Amino acid sequence: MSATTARKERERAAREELILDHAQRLLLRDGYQNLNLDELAEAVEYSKGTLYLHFSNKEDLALSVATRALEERADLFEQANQFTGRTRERIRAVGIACGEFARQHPDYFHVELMLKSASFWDRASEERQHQHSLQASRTFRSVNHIVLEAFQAGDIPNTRTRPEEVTFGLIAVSMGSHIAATSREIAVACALSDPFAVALKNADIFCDGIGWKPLFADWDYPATDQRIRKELFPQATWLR
Amino acid sequence: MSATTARKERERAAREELILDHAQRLLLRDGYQNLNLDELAEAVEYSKGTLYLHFSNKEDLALSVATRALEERADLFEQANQFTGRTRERIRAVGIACGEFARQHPDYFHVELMLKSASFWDRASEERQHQHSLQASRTFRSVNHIVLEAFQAGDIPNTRTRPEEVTFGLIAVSMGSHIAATSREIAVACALSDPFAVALKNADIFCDGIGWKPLFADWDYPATDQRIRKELFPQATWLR
DNA sequence: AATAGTTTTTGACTCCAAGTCAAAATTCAA
DNA sequence: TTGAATTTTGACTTGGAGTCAAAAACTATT
Repeated sequence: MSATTARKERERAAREELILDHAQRLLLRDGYQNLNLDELAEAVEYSKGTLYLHFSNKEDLALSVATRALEERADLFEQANQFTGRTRERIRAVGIACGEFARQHPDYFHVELMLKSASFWDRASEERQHQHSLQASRTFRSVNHIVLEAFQAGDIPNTRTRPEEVTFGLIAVSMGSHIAATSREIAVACALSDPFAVALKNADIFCDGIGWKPLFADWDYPATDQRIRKELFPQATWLR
Repeated sequence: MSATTARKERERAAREELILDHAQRLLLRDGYQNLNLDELAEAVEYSKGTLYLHFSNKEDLALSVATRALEERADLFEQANQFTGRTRERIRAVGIACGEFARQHPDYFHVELMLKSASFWDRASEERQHQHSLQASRTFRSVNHIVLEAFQAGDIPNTRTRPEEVTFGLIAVSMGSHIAATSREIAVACALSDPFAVALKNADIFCDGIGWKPLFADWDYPATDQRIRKELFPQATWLR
């Protein structure tokens, strides 16, 4: 009885994953507007009605896809938080984790932005909204945690800027860089080579700007990068 | 004959403005998804068919609304370019212009991002795409122009970072700050007071980071701000 | 001022996709 | 095996984007 219930729950969860996998694929291919639930039902080999047993509407489904990606992102950030070294090396690890994530989810930031618009967000179920906020705060905490330590360690001079403002700045720089880098005109106009490298560089400049020690010029950060990639993303080495 | 044609052309242009005015209002109220063309037709007191004599589809219409806002933004940027002073004071004028614009168009950046997604952009007419790119490059040039001067004047040390990268960084910081600041969770988590001030502050930090002289600590920028607001935005003084 | 030709405007219509729900299929319990 | 409970289905409803034949308005000519 209880065993049966448990099995059913597992099967339901598996089916939900299946739906999300295909939804993610189709979203990536066609964008939210052109995501067709009849086609999705076809792809997962369940009826449309079944999709609606999992998700209250199309927005709810898209939010779930985004939340799943965000969870992965939060995992990467927390993993990066394990990295040892100076506080600025550690925030760099998070930056690189962010880049790795962006590489694997090319248009995550665009989706993230779309679902922030009220007309979208409000239609999703309370439960999914909650789940998303939960994962969002995990990524926020990962960054904020390191920033707070940096203040305590005296690596960031305690003047003018509160820790939360630094965290906000880092998020904004990173977000803005990834979005702007994937925008047609801007990337061309600026003749950017590697859009992921550019986000890291901007974060560096920002850190230098608040005087986060050791400054870029005073430390061998390329060596740090090597170490980060080796320790945190050994599987991704072939990418570089 | 030719006079008649001219009059008709004027009337057509006026009607297009009317449509765009109402479309902007409804877009702001309901978001793109919930913008209803039957309702828009009702509001402008023309039939739906007439709307389609102006715009090839809904995306084309939304892009036009965005382009009109972007044009305003480009105007503000070029106006800001008239400001005299050190190069870093001048880029600050652009930053403040950007903030003024964001104040008047609270969710412009969100719209801008939405229409960058391929599935949206590709449906709009070539002509409107072209118009939008034109206005976009005007804002880009305004920023880039000052950055280039700063390099020439020796205000930015000529090391590590190319001018286009600086321009890109400024755009990214500004964009990212405005977007992140208007996002529910982040703004709350960071306990931001004024989302517009925060964008300026981040740009400041970025400028300090590349060593754009005079550094924030070495100059009375609040005084510069006063001068910018007085000279460029005298009408907006009541806001502060 | 009447008429014929031209241009502009219309709104009823088509079509597509989101979301629903009564019925069919499947599973479960005795 | 059977009847009840649960799960799944896909035909249906609905709403809004986009179309186009016909109506209305305008123009030129006699």
